[in-house]
Amino acid sequence: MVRPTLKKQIPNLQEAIKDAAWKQIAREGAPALSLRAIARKLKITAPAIYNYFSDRDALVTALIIDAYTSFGDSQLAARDEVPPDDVVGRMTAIGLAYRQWAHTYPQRYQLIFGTPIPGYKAPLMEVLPSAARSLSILVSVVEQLRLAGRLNIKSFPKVQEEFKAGFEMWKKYGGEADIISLSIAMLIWARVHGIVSLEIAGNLPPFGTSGDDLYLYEMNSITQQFIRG
Amino acid sequence: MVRPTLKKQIPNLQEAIKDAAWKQIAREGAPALSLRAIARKLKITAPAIYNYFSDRDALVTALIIDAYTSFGDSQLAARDEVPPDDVVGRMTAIGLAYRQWAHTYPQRYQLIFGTPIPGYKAPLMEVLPSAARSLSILVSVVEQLRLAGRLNIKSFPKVQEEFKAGFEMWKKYGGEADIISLSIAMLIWARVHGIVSLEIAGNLPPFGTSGDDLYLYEMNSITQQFIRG
DNA sequence: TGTACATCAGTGAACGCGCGTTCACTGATGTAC
DNA sequence: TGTACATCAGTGAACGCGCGTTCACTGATGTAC
Repeated sequence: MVRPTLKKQIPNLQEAIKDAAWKQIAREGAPALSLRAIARKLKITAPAIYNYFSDRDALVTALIIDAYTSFGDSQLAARDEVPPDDVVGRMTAIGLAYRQWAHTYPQRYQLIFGTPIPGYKAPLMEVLPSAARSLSILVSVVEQLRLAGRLNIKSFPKVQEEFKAGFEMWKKYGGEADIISLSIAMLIWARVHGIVSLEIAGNLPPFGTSGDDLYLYEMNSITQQFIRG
Repeated sequence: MVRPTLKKQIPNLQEAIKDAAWKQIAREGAPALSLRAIARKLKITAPAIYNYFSDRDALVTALIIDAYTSFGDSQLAARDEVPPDDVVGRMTAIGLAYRQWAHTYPQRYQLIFGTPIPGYKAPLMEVLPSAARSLSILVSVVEQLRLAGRLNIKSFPKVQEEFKAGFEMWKKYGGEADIISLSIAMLIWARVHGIVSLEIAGNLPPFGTSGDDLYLYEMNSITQQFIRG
């Protein structure tokens, strides 16, 4: 039970700090995140933040975990809106949700999938569960395809050997899956990330425009290449 | 003719500043780039840098242009090592050179294709020529395929309408090409960028390993999908 | 050849700034008797 | 119900730091006569 603090009338300061942090990241970019700027915005003093986060890095870690969780939630919701037997529909749904989420929260996308923040090293043990969970939704759909005999095994990257090292760690947090499904999922992920990250970083505009059709075309390519029947 | 400066024995300070800047970016990341740190490294005082760059942003712009030029040079060299009539060989060569260059200069890759630096806005007019040149090599190879009748037009993204706006600007710096070739080039670029950017940002390792086989598989996918005969 | 002068790359001090973090504190709230 | 005490979220001052940028300067070099 959290005791209400009447001093400042901010009911949930922990969340308010993270909110202010996201807003600052949206305006200035993640590397410019500043505790003092957050405090100014909330009309508190900077040391007060230390009651909720042990230091600046701890705040960043919390933001990263929240971002992965938000991303995972959106993937999960998209998948479960489609009946389990419509596997192709599920694949399409999470693919569209991926880009949708990225465009809704570009700062979160950059924070977890973009260039790392200088001087910050994410504590793997804290971040991995939410990260693996978020990506496991795609893996689960690919695995479902495989179990249904609809994964196109003819076109299959020779990555088994290389992936074996990280595979056991993966299963602990990402759930049961065949290594083939994980490999194909990585490939699909790289494809959608390619377009989305160019879009979000603003590297497409000078030569063309937003990647609407590009993205739909690639989703179709993925379906054609990896799904049978 | 540049007058030699015996005061400091640094023959080409302009280049030395950029070198030191790259080294700092490699260690601390682009957003942490600091004029004072560069000066310290070169054993000069910070204001001396202002004789060569009008301010911090001007230095960043120069670095970006250099990065695009270096990238473009590597693409050009890779393409021209393969005889002009071996178009598929040329495609493979620049594809491999793309990843090779990115791994050799990950900082440069991040600077031009990664998350933008907070507070810095690239002056498009200065940067565009080198940027367009660097990407025009891929476009030229796709265009060559098209002219040889080997571009697989059946699988073709419906992006013509959207790209038309930027297409005229593109041609000014990127050379003559059909809009179809530009569209397909963007798509190929997004695919290789997808894998390479995940690799470079360190987002693949937790789940697998370096993208060697992944990359080769994708290059093969590209060839299969877009090249006929 | 020698002198006077112009050039201009680099210096050193100073400016105002924002940052993360520490520390002893204060004062409102909740609790025990 | 009333008093004494413990808790602990938030304060305000202070620390040491590095930053970009400005300014008047100095002194070695190149040039004109």
